[in-house]
Amino acid sequence: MNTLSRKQREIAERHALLLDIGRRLIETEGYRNLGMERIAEISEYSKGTVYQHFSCKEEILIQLCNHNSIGLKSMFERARAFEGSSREKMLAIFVAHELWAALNPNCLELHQTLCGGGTKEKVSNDSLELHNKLDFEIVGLVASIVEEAVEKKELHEGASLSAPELVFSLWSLCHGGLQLRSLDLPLAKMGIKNPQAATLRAIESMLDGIGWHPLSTEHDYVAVVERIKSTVFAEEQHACESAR
Amino acid sequence: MNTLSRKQREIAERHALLLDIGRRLIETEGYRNLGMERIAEISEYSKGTVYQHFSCKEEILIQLCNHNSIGLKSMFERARAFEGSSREKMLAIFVAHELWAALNPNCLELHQTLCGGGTKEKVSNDSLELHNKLDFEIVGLVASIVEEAVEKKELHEGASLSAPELVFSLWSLCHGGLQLRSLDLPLAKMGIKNPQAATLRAIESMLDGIGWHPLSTEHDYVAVVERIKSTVFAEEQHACESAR
DNA sequence: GTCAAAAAATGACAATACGTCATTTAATGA
DNA sequence: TCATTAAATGACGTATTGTCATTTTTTGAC
Repeated sequence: MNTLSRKQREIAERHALLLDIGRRLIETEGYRNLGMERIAEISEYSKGTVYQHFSCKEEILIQLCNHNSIGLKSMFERARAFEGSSREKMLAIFVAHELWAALNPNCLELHQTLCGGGTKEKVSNDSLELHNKLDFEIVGLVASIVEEAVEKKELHEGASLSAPELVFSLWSLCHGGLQLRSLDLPLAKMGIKNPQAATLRAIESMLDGIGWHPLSTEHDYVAVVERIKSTVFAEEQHACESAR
Repeated sequence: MNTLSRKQREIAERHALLLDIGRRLIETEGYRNLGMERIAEISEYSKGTVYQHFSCKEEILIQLCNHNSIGLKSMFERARAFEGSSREKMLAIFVAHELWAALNPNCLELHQTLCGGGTKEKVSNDSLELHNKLDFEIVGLVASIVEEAVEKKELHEGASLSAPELVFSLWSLCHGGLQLRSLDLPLAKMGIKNPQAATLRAIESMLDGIGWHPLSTEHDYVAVVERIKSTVFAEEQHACESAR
């Protein structure tokens, strides 16, 4: 049993190693140019061995995505635990999402590659189930903040948007914003100097519009964002700044 | 000259034919499974001939994207010409965007595939320039509606968002919403019954939040949406309904 | 109508990558 | 020590991209 356990540990270690090589290759050369042969070379194992870990290229993709999602979920949990009003917690979610995207290059592109174009049909059931479960949990987590706001009467039930619909809208806004930023459009030339700030103000406007108290006219949320960055996500914020 | 012109016409026709075959193949089997050989077979030309039209697979992709963008731009122009308040025109933009996405399957996926993963580096300069130009024009077109609102005092200059930033935010919201919908997430199970309506209400909230008059509490924009669908985009709306 | 020159079409070919599987190599424990 | 089991390997079959020498067609001068 000891030997079995040792063997299993070795395999798990190698699994992580191969995944990491994949991640780095994608980071430098893009998913398009990721080749199993290449991973084999770098890891100094043979192609067959790599295929014992990942039945196909797509399996690497989804496992990287799941790894990213686990990170996001954990950051969201810390955001929800922020001591403050429900709206401040939602702001912490935004900050977490931004930092997560900044710290995980390509995470959006990977997620999208995974979901688009019949890619999901090639991956293992286990990975796919985990993927769905994570998505579900993440949405539920954010929705719980909205529900808390309703309970605390900071947001009126029966406002124009239901809790999950509001989550969907905010998700759209953040996700869409990151996406547009990642498309290397000449945003600056279009007059969009600071897209992140624009997204933040759009969120504020939207939350004001549905009447989530305290309104942005009643509270300095920009200062709150700074406080969140320097307390809850101090480490991530630092990593983010030193990376550029 | 007549002969030259005839030849050119033949080539242009074939070019359109090949593009259309590509579009249909992508529609049924996804961009991943698009093969030049396959296009050659279906068109009954040889592979070499196909390569005389498109230097690579990516060239087909960008040309399809550009074709889609031209369609979007033309719909946006009609939306801007809607007779109504500036905010109603912006709503017409939303309707146009939704219809466009519904009528052009995969258009988002294609656009994203094009922009992600070093794909742009393989395409011709002409196509790339056209692509950038179209993006620019489309953003400018929407921004002009915001500027009109400011001129008409329906929206206060110096509101929390500048004109291009507001465009960016709305774009994020619409684009992100469509994207999330296209990822075949179990939105319904997450409590999001009607994502399109959610996006619409999010837009209304956001525009209310920045004080774009008349506010949604002062005006029945749902009715306006219906009117836009049945007048400006009657044809598209019909095509959209009969397609499903 | 003929024919040489130009243009266009063709498909064989090299290159690259995925995924399989028979064979080789290593580990185990009786 | 050795038979058995597990694991690693890389040659191979298949598929797809993109090129290019060769063949075919078109053109226009005579």
